[in-house]
Amino acid sequence: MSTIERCCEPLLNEPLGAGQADRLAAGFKLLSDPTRLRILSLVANAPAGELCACDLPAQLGRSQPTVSHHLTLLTEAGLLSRDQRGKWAWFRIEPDRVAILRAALDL
Amino acid sequence: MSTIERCCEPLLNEPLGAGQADRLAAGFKLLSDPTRLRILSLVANAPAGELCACDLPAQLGRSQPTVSHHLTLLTEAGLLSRDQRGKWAWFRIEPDRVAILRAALDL
DNA sequence: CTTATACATTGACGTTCATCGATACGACTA
DNA sequence: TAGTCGTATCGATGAACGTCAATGTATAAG
Repeated sequence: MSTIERCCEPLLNEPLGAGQADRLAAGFKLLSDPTRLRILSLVANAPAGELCACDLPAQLGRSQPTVSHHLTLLTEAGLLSRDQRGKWAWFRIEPDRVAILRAALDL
Repeated sequence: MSTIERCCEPLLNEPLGAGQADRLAAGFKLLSDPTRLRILSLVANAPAGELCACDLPAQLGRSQPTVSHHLTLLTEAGLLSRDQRGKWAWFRIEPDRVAILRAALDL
C-alpha cells in the first residue's frame, strides 16, 4: 500500500480517470476494515493524541501480529505516524491524509 | 450490502464500538473498488445528473454483468437511486448517503 | 409472433486479504 | 550475559470479492 496522495478533484467535479480511481480506491480500502477503523478511532481519541501499540490487542480482541499488520498498513499509507520510544511504538493520526480522502467525497 | 446509515459520531469524536465499525467499514468498502468509484463519478458528472446504465460497459471497459453487479451494490447501499424507464435504467447520486461517509472523517 | 435490445442472475475462477501460530528481532533489565 | 517484553516477519488457511461467459427476463420494434 503506497502513500495516500491528493490524486483527484472531488469525486463529483469531473469524471475519474482509471489511474485516479485506482489510487483513490486504495485509500478507501484502508478504511474498509473494522479493525483498522477502530485503530484510527482509538488513536484519534487517545490522551495527548497518541496511543501505544501495546494497548491495542486487548482493546481490539485481535492478536498481536494482526494489530501489527494493520498498523504497518496505516503507517505506510500516511494515515498514522509512528514514534518508536524504547521498546514501545506510539502512534498519532495524520489529519491531512484523512482529509484527502474526505475531500474526494465533497459534493 | 445493507443500506448505509448514520451509524456513529465522527471517527475522531469517540472510540468506535465493534458494531459501528462493522457498518462504517461496509460503507467504505463500497468506495474501495475503482470501478465503483468511476461509476459514482460518471453519474455525478452526467448531464441532468442522471446516467443510463447502457453507457457504462463501454466507458468502463467492463462487461455488462460486472457493471450490473456494481450498480446493484451501490443502489442497495443507497448511494445511487435507480429509475427504470422502459428498457433503460437511469441512475442518480444520493448526496445525503455520500455525506454520511464523508462526515465520519471529520476531524 | 419474431427478433433485437437492456438488464439481471447464475455459476465458476482466480486473486486478494484478514487472521493467527510460530518464530525472529531489538531493547531494556537484572 | 541471560532473560523478559514489545514488536515485526513468515507461512498457512479460510473467506470475501471482482470478473466474465452463459443464460434468463422483460421491454420495445418490425
